[in-house]
Amino acid sequence: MIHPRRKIGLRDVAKVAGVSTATVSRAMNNPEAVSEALRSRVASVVRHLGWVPDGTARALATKRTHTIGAIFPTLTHGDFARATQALQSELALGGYTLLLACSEYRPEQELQQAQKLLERGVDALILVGETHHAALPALLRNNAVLCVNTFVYNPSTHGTCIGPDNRKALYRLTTYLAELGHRRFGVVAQSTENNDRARTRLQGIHDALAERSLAIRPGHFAEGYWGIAEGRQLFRRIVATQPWPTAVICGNAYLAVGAMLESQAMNIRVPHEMSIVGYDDIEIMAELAIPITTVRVLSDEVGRRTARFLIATLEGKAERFAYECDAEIVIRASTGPAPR
Amino acid sequence: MIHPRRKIGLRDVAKVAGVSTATVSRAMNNPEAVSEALRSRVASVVRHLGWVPDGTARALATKRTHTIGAIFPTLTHGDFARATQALQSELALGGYTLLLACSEYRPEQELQQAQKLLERGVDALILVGETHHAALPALLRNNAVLCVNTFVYNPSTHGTCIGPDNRKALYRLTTYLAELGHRRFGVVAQSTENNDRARTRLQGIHDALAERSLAIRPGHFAEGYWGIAEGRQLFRRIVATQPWPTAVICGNAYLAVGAMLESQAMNIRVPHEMSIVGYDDIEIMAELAIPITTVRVLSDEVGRRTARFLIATLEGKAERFAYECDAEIVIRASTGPAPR
DNA sequence: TTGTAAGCGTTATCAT
DNA sequence: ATGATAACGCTTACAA
Repeated sequence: MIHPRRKIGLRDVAKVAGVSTATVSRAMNNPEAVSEALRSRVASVVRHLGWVPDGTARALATKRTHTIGAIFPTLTHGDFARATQALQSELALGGYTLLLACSEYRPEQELQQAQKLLERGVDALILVGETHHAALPALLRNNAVLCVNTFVYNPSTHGTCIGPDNRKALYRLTTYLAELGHRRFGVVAQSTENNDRARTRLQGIHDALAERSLAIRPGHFAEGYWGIAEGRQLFRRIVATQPWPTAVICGNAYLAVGAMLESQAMNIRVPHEMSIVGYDDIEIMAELAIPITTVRVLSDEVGRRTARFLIATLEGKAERFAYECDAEIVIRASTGPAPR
Repeated sequence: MIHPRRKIGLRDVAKVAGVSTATVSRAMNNPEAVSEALRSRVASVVRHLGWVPDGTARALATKRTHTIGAIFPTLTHGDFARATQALQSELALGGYTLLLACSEYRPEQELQQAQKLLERGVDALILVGETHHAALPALLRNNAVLCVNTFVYNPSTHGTCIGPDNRKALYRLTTYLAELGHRRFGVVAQSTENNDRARTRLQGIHDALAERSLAIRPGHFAEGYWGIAEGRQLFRRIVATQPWPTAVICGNAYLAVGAMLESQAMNIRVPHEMSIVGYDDIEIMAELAIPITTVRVLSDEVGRRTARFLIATLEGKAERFAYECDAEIVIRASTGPAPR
């Protein structure tokens, strides 16, 4: 392979192979429309010249970038990281690449990023949650772009959604605790600010409690964001109110780990004196001295399904438009019957 | 804004504004080259028509996609997730977007992904480590693409690198332990398979020990990949050999957490009977009952610096080509003087 | 300062 | 089955 003076292109291949550019293009994208003889001749020239088709030109001509944009609130939380990884692997399998953006839980930023991604010509857009900036729906409609809301399941909405049923998950988890005899519940919640998933999960808790005419006492509710240290602190605030709740529900995995570590530090006997549960399963929850009961969300599955759905749709195979992903309760040693 | 029948383009804007397409283009990309009057007229028409320039066409014309590709071994490990997040935020600030790929620690896959990204026309490529598939250097050279090796610092190499000095970091950590009187070292290493960072860190340990004529006994070395459960298991294997090492160095944060939890489960008194250290700092290490001494790598900084370097270079501002990122030893309760 | 028009490297529509 | 050739939507010499 001689060092080319000018970057070689389709025309060079065509010239060397003694065919038209159209034939080369067809030989690559629609082989069965080209005679065996030419097909192999072209192939060999392509290999010999080391030609690599220019994606931008192709994109301009086909109006397809084979690129898919995703906007996550953050990438450092385990669930989104896992989803991102699965997403990109699965997309790569279908010949698509992932354009990544981060909204930092801010709707305006999400909107702006979406605009950027659309300018880049993404074939589809992946969002998290179902409530977005007021201007987003119009933007999506005008650009006629395929879009899916992930990490939520709500078939009654208009758009496509792929994720767990957040309400149901926490409704069940709470019910499980109630059936263990718990009546006083504490909640270390994840902030519901710009987070409809957290809001929906909270709703699940309230629904389950309401069915039993129960409610969370004011002192037993604390709201934070994320992180073990924050979990510890919020947990301590909750157990400052007497009488203690006998079951504490945490809004995410890290808050739960924090609550657990703090309960240990305070010598609270879990689960005999108090049960603790979390949401989302990360490895440390299973490995702590007292493993934590939680809801296992298959984030990889969310990512994989989203990728498959998008590819299938883009390739013209019509599909469903709402997928519920599993959200199984994993019972570990941190939960038990209510004391006394 | 009336619903457009056909997607509006530059020519539509030009027509409505009563100017040439060139003027519209200039008004957008090089405002100071256009008279105030036309500039504002164009701007208003653009806004009125809601025109969004087509990125693919622009890319084809300028040979610039304003897109940067990154290939990480994985995205679920904390360090890469943090770096990715910082990377994309910082790139977004400069008007670039991140194309993400994942090599799964496989050189062939890295090569293939690189090829894909180059086809997509990325303006630059971000890799992890400095040893890649044999065919990669040629590929990069042929495409004359800007490239940086991250998470390594080795100014003697040819390419640009941005990251911590892995060897030095573990050399120091080991020295710190040796100065506490430790002589028998155990290592729960991260596999060095396709991972030059891990290899270099191991080298740092060996160098520090060699200076003191020390070596790791065969039974005191175990190699694994990642994960708390694996850390537990490898730790147990190491303490199966008598006499125990008095200090155990773990190859990453999760292996260290696993080792620590297992030592607790085995009722080994840390640090009195044994010191345990890790590499990379994640929140849980600071929050466990016995917080773990480790090396804090500022992955965010790696990401941010990489982004800044690339943007600066692409904008024509020449810069340095090797940046060392901090790798500070964070001393916590898991380390202390060697027993007896 | 502004306009004209020639690319940019493919794909896709027509003929042949 | 193949080949000419016109898009694709923008940028950018070069002219005016």
